[in-house]
Amino acid sequence: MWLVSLSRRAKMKAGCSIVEKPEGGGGYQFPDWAYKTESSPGSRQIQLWHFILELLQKEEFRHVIAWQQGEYGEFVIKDPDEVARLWGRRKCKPQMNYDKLSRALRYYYNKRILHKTKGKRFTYKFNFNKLVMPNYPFINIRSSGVVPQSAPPVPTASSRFHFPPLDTHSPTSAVRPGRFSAGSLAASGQESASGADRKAELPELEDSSAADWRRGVDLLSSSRSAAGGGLGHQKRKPDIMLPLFTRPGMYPDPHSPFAVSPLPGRGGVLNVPISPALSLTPTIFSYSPSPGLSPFTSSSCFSFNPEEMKHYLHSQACSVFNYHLSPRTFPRYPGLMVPPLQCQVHPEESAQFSIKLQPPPAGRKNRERVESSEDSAPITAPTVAPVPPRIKVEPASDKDPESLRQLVREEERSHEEGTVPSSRTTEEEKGTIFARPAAPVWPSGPVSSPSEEPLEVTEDSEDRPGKEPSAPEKKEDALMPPKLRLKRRWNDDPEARELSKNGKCLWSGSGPQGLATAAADA
DNA sequence: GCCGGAAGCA
DNA sequence: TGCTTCCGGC
Repeated sequence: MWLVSLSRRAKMKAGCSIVEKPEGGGGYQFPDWAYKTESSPGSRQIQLWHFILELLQKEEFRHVIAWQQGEYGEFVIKDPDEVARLWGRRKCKPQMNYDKLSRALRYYYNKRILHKTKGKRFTYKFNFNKLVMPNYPFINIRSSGVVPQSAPPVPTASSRFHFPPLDTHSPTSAVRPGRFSAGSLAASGQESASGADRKAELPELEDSSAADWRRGVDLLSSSRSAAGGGLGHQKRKPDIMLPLFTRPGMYPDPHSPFAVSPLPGRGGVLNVPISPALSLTPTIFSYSPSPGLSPFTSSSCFSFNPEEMKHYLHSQACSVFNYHLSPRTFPRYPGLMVPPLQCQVHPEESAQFSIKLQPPPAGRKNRERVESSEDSAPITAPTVAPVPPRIKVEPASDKDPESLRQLVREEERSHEEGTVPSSRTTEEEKGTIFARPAAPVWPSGPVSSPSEEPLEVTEDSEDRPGKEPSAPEKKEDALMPPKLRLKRRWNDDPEARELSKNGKCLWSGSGPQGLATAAADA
């Protein structure tokens, strides 16, 4: 089978690998790319995060490293020395120790592959956004249900994966560089934690996935009448679809971010249980961000309709909300509204999978400022809809005038719909800006007021959106033509001016429902 | 324990 | 590029 042969290759490449990948059952908690050194273009050796996943995936190392209960993607290194030793053996570095290993792990902070769980010793957390999205842009999901807010936009148990052509003889070609490869994870890793990082943290999502989505949607809008067939301009067509992880119960660890769904999958072509949260509540959307591989351009697995897209967008919103991802991870599509879906988690689910919102990894300097407020107000996400998470706002690059237009467009849209206009926050520190978007609106069920919930304090209390904004002004704002509003803001808001001057992003959210709004003006 | 700069290596 | 090694600082 494909994954077996790949893992063999991976092992061969790993050189002095001592950690064998279980080849028959034994708790596959991760898709195979996680174990492939090939998925790290530019790096012929296994990467540490691969290795960590590898250990996490194995029962026999559970006493050494294991998923943290109740926290998706969070893991605890129970025996740091042992982990270091294993890593050292894998890398043929007998001098390896936890200090060095942890240094390597810390390099992942900037790359946003990992972040540290503060206050917990030896505890780290994978960044789904970085790990999953770039590795699954080729995913096409089709199932039914609701996207839980606690899940990143990853496939569910009832997902169908559509793979690009694989040259089984060429490991490198099996993985498309910069797409679902670790390289895309690391693509942003060159930048420092400060301004440059902001620039880089999104490209693989915004430029690759989301942009592809946009293109796909555009494509779709123009060719939908063609019934999804025969789009001539695809870059690449998914010639084959490979079944992966088709065995039920392959992801037995409920704390693995890729744990198996307790729900029966639909048994599509490819059942890929990845996110426990998602899989608990199957999704309805088709998901295939890559135009070359996507249903938009492929007749073989075309499956898309605006409704599904809405669901997808909403799920994105939920992910952004819960994973404090950059709002720009949320794709924007002209003319597509994200309806107030049930971004809601089953009570049990929310209890079981409470996601603690954490700020994106901040540089030391940032943290110094951040921590004091943050630590004092921990928060659990799924049940606290009204509390908007801190969202890192990307700097509006000069090369992206579209951002501003988008802002205007979305303001217009929200204006038209009478929703609270999106705005932005002005957390500014060496290029790091965090904005707090309005929380997604849960249409059903009572929503506790933000004041009832422990508010996660942001870096700057003064720009807490939704926190007692000047009501009259807001109303006035809403009635004002968006462009005028923009202008007014420009004139009135020195902070915003400053932001713009520094090239910071004024992100305006994406949907009228919640996630959309980055922050309300003070 | 954790952080991140710096230099070096493959 | 992705660490590894070292280290000063918190």
